Amino acid sequence: MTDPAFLAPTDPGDLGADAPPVRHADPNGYLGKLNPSQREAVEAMDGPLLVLAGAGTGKTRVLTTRLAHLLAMGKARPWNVLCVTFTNKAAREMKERVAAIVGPAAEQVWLGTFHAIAARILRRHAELIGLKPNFTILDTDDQQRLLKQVLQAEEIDDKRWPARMVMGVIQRWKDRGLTPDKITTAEAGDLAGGKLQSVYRLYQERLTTLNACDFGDLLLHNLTLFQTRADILQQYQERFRYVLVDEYQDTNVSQYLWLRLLAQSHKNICCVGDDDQSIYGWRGAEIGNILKFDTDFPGARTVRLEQNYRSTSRILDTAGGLIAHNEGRLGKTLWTEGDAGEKLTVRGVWDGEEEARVLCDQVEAYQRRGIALDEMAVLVRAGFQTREFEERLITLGVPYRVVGGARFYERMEIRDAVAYLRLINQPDDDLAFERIINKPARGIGKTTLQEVHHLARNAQIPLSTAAARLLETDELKPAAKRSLGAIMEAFDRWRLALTTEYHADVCRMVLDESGYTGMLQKDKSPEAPGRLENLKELSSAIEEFENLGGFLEHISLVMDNTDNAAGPQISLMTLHAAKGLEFDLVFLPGWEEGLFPNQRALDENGAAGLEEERRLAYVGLTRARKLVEIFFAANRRIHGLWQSSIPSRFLSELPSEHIETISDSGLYGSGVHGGAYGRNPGFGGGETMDRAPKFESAERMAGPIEGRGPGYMRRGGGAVRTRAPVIDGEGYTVKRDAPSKFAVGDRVFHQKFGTGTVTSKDGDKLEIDFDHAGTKRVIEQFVTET
DNA sequence: GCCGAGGTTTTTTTT
DNA sequence: AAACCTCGGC
Repeated sequence: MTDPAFLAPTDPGDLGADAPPVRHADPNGYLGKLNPSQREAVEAMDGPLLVLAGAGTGKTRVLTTRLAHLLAMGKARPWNVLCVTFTNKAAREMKERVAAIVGPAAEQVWLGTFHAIAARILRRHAELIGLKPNFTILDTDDQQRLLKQVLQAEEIDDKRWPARMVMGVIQRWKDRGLTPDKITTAEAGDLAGGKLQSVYRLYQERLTTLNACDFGDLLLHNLTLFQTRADILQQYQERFRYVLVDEYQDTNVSQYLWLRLLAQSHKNICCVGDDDQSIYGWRGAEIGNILKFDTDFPGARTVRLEQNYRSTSRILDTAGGLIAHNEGRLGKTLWTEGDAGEKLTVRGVWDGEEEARVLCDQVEAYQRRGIALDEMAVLVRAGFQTREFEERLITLGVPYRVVGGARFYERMEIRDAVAYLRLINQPDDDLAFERIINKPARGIGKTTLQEVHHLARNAQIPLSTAAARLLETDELKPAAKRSLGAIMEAFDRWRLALTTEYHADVCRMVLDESGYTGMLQKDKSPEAPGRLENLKELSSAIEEFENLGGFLEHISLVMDNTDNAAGPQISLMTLHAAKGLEFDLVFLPGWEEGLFPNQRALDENGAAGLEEERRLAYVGLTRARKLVEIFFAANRRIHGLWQSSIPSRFLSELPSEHIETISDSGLYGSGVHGGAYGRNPGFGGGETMDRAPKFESAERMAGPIEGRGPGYMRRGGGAVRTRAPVIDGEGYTVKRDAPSKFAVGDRVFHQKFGTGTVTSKDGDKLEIDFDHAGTKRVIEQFVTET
């Protein structure tokens, strides 16, 4: 898992100059299993190639076969191929499938997620961008905590600029390959009074101090590395004779730049993707990358995969009819040799509750017709929508699982345990230090921590170092000193143990000796046993890794959801989470204006936002093999408020010949298919609204798009802006200390001990005879002249 | 250090 | 409506 290509004895580790043996065979007959376009995509080995692979057209097969083919034809040695994906799942799947064709050689291909590969490269050259090779990769939570500190220090109003939001801004900058120095005034402009540029810079400085980076940095630092060290870039350019990219439509600018640099020498880059399935624009994906592939890579060839092996022709035609409403697409028409299949259904219901009831009735009905629960999925626009279905499914006793949601490594106890390990691995990791230094409670309170922080900040040293230095003085109260000393000693002991003992045992030792396990054992809350279970799972997960560093890398980059399904279950998930999956039967509830297309997407991104929503609908439809059931409700309670809703405009964009409109109650949707949905505010305007009060109806009808709830109203323009003190570039990192301000015999003042006289001195540690507190050893940052 | 009141927020999510 | 966060009081 950790860098097989670099460790492999067969890897020359050089420019990859040894000529691979040339072969011309098709030993496993894998080419014969391809259709003509697929085969074309596999056999066009040299030069830039864009494979436009529609949903269900055998994209992964092409990618893996192509990779295998390159090796089999002797075009490249395994370590000369770079193959990047977005998710670990995709990487794993590809690895398996390539291994099935070419055997163990697959292990030596540089195959992984963008982030994992970038991290691998970065670790080898970390010093060049100011990091140590054991740098920590921070998770979202730590990123935000760190940023919060910077924002606080910069005295930025956190009501107006919450860390979440600023993090988003910085991430988007990183997605675009922009380092702090590249943020123009125009760019940072009005954001928090133009202060975000310096916030960004300070955040980056803090990361470097912590010997850490965030996800975006992995790519960004790679870019900096390549741009400043042509020799290193060249090494990798020579190495990667062939570059393969999965889900190209999801790449952001910085990933694009990274790919372009790496592929520049050999120009053998093959990108596979589908512009119609680009649904991650909101997190920086740049659909333009795929749209302008042939200008970015001159001489590029494009192969379209349009034969679909998944869905009925009705489903394909419906999806195709919908997506045709988008402009600015490369254009593709999916077809199948298979049957037309059944019509898709669109069903209007009274409200969310009825939607859940009817949908789940359908689940049971289809179950009786012989469709397994495993083959059904409910795909929603937003996570909260699953709740009503969950409740109903529980009532009916239908087993279900919600895909997505909290990941294993995001759980509190896992993060705590990992923080211990991180601190052992990397003592400079202040965020880990803060997280666990007093967890479980061991008498290191706010005051003690403040002292540690104070010293760390003034002397610009990590918290661990600051703590160690404080312990050499009498600065702390005896009790605090004892506690802090004990845990610091424990860390030294654990670090030492790691050099001699088995790392998994050390992990158990740490959890045990730190009192963390004990804390959970004493905890009698209902979650505690589960948490202990998780910790056990963690300790055994470590066993699969060579060393602690490898494990930590896995945790931060690779760790997936562990779903241990027991028996067949229906899947509930968001449309985003459904990309890449397929089911016989797909339910698509909540097709209403405001919900889907999502109002916020429209507000924030206008026409582009609408197109992305439409692609999301397209993704949803194309998940289905045989059957699709779409729902919309006339009334829905959102955030506690009843709203009467209008059917999604997407409904009117579905070709009516493939749609059967069903209205159980007879009140809704009577024969209004094909254009009427999007324009019929009369929907749900029924008179007898005993269940759903109609207070918002008028407003909604007047302006379904503009008519937003009060929550969306802009706060008064006359912003209450707390006066932001002008802070110059240095920010909160107080200037480095003057060499030494004090000499023996000086009179000094100390916050806690009062006035006294310096009696001796060792570096910045003073021994002071206090007038009332006796003799103490104190660090000079804590005293002032009198 | 913990609990409760009160206020706020509420798309999508990988790494 | 509900979950989440923060702050203040014990």
